Amino acid sequence: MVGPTDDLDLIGRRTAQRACVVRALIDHGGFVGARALHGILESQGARVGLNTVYRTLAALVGAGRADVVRDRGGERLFRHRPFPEHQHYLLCRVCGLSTPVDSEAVESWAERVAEASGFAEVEHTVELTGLCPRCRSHPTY
Amino acid sequence: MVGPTDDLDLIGRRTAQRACVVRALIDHGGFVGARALHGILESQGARVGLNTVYRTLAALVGAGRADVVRDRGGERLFRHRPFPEHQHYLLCRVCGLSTPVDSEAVESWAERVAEASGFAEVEHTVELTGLCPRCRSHPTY
DNA sequence: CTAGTAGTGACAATCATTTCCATCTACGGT
DNA sequence: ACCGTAGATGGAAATGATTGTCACTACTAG
Repeated sequence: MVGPTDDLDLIGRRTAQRACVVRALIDHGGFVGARALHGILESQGARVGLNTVYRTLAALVGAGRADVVRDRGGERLFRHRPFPEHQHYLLCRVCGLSTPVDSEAVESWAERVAEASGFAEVEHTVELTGLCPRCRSHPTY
Repeated sequence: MVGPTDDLDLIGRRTAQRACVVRALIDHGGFVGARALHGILESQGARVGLNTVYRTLAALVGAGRADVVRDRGGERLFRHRPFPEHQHYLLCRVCGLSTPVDSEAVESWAERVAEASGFAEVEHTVELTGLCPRCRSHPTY
């Protein structure tokens, strides 16, 4: 299989700005807020409007190429998702380090609850937060 | 057992405004946004500031007498919690109907993940949303 | 009853996100 | 390669939830 389905192909036209945003998101590795990502792009000299950052991230989420979580303040944090599977993360509250977790158990639990409830189109959000080993031994506060 | 530990006792001084907010929250039964609750109070003729609604709800949450979830728009929705146990809900996206769900499985899963990860102070948020049977058969959109 | 502190509320401030809209550009057709 | 146009951009303004400010009020201990 060739390297075909580029993220950019999934979200509309190829533009320099979108390429920048996607690249920055991938490079960042973990979860980032839209504003923070915009800041990173600015510091790299990329001239991309905040608006475009928001739109691109929304498009990625819509295409299933990014995950979203809410931090405590209600801000949305985005993370690139190379594979199309539904995924959950354990996120460090201090440094933002995120590690995917095995979600089998919740998935099947959610399905079971959905069936038993009589509800339709049940979606679930699972967010785990904590202090990663590094931040744990190296308290910055 | 007497009706002892009143919600109001847990959050500071007893004031008419707080009593109104707590009463309205309990009467509402399901999840409500702060602004919506404020609207309900106004329509009842209760003169309570929006600010006070926010503060009272925050105090209830702090005392463990209310649960919070975020709706899709990021708004916080509150629900009175008569018992001190940690609880998860299945929430209707259309009418807001909420039903507590058996959360044993997620709880133990979350614990297991926490232990395996090396993270400390792991907290979890689980939100299930769907269409309740009523809204399902009675599409309003 | 009185003092003192916690609570209140109108208003302004904040903060993330969205909308507007005038301008620009990628790209399929020629 | 050139064009037309739908789609994309970005700056400014709007929105909407939530929080801060601060003068004023009213519980409650003493």
